[in-house]
Amino acid sequence: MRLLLIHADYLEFKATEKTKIAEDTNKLEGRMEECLTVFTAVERGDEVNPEVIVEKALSEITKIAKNLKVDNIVVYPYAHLSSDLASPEVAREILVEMEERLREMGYNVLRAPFGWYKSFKISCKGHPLSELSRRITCDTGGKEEKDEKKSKLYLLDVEGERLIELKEGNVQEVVKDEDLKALACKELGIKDKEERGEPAHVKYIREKEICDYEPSSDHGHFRWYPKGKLIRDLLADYVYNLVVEYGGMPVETPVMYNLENRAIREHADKFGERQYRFIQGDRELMLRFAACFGQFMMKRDMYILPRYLPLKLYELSTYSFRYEQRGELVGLKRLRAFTMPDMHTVCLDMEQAMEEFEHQFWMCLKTGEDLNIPYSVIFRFTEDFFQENREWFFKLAKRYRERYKRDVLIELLPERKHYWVGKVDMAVIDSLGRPIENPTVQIDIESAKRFGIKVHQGDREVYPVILHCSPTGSIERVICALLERAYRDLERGKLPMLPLWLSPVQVRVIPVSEAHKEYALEVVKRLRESNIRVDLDDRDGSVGKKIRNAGRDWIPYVVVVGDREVEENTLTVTLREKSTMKSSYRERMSVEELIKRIKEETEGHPYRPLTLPMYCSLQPTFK
RNA sequence: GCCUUGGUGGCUCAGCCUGGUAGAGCGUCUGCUUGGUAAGCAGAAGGUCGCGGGUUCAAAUCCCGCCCAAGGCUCCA
Repeated sequence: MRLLLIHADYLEFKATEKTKIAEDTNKLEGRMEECLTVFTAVERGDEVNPEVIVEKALSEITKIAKNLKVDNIVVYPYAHLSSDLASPEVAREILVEMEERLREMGYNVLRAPFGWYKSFKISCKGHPLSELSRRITCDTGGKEEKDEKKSKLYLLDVEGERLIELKEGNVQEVVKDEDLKALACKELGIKDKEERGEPAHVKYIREKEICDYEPSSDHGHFRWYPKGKLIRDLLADYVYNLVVEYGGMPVETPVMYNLENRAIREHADKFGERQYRFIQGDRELMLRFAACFGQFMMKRDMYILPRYLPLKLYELSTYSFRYEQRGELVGLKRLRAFTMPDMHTVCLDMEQAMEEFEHQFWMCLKTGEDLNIPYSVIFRFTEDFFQENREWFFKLAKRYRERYKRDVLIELLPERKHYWVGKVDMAVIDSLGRPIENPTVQIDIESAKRFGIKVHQGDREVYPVILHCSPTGSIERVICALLERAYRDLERGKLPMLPLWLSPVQVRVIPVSEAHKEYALEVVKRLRESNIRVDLDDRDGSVGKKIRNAGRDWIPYVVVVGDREVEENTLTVTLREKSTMKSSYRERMSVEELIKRIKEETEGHPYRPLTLPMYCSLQPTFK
């Protein structure tokens, strides 16, 4: 519900003409002096719980009325405040209810008729509180009763092929793995009493000039600086290469969809309030919250044969939009616009789907290794699916344990409430011990039918099973995880840094004095020609200060060149990886050796050139 | 969205309780210094104290509303 409240000297209206939805009434004109006029639009979302809406609206209105010291209230239906209206019946009921309740509370109430064209005059008082707007939603802060059956959480005892149910009482002793324990506590809703500060990455994204909030956009939309843009693009390249090698076919689909399409409307409605919707011309549109829509529509139009399967389409959804609640937005962890690698795989049947699920499970885990961000794993299955495929699952879990030496959690849902019957989520634990949910694979048994995706098997048409997979989770969350892990390193006495292949500047060359600049420039050129991101600190200042600055920028290799190096034609290289806060680790080596070293270390990872001027003196400050 | 905390030069923060000429460090600029592994020296510039209203002779400071961020709640299909 949206309210526009105006403290007026007077309001008067006169109904002029009926609309199709006009209510029967003889109160066709009215006037009230010294009143609070409440222009009201009842919205679609309000139908979920009209009682709560009325309650909350009345509490707002009376609070304001008390503040303004008015006893006269006009309830005025005003559809134009919203583009997402409730049905006329519900809207009228709510307005009548508001009128009656206000009257019971002792206010003088005038209600303008619903569904009529009306002329009106209003005289707004114009003081600071004379014009206010409010938005009311059904959200009661989680107090409403959910009569859904609760799911149960287990730790998988691989040896005994046994599930150990986890409860608030036993989780501390049963789960040995600290990261997994953090995930289990989150799942069980156990809160630790400790006061938590701001997550480390929120500070880092600005300090390292990666990205920042864009105040001129909506909340949770970011601007990306050259260093951050580079990291994003490299991560995008990384997933692209990974997925294409795996057999995914890259596509690109629109970011917005027309809600007149039945399948899209159904899929979108399931997502509830958390989406961007708007009206443009005569169409109701929505912004995608994942790449499902475009890929499903593409698949619907394909003539799919069994031999194409499993058929994988991949897209980097730049962007996915989710209208998260205001207070839920946190740095790069929760956004309203984010970039998600999204792959959908058409599988002939459940057997093929499970086989693919396994492959994609391993692929997701590999990204954790490549990025050096270890994942904690939780499977989620419906009870039925789990019982039918118990053996398969235990085999998979056993192999995971052999490889990663870690346990897994499993959640069993008494009945299917989403489009999937099984999924796996992988989370990185941040510097404060909170999970960042990243990669996922889901087995979808609902969407093929809804979107009309068919496989032509002989003379039969069958609805396939579809897997959803994001091999890394959103790019923003990957960056979040990398920064959070960097902070954890710092807490454990290591210097924080990004993996070499993702470091915006890989090498910084520092000449000791003006006289060594030429030699330094030569070194920079050699490195550049070898596709290494290198810059030259040609600013004024001591060597000590430049070293410090390079450290602040988390530069993995810092090269100092002075008389000694020029004479011997070598470099003195400080390796961040092996240095600590107290002592820096240095090695003498030739340019060739440095190049070889970096090439070996970045092998198999994407490369993009430096996104900043080569001279530090020319690099602008963004923050 | 709700509750809590915060918003002061580009950055980090003090001042606010108890109203009376807006401070420090870093960064920037200028000059000196030409250097060897985490801040060389000196000087200068730089602020609508988040925004709007109110109280007051006087507001960064007190009051109200709003905006923005973080923490918590809820949520993450």
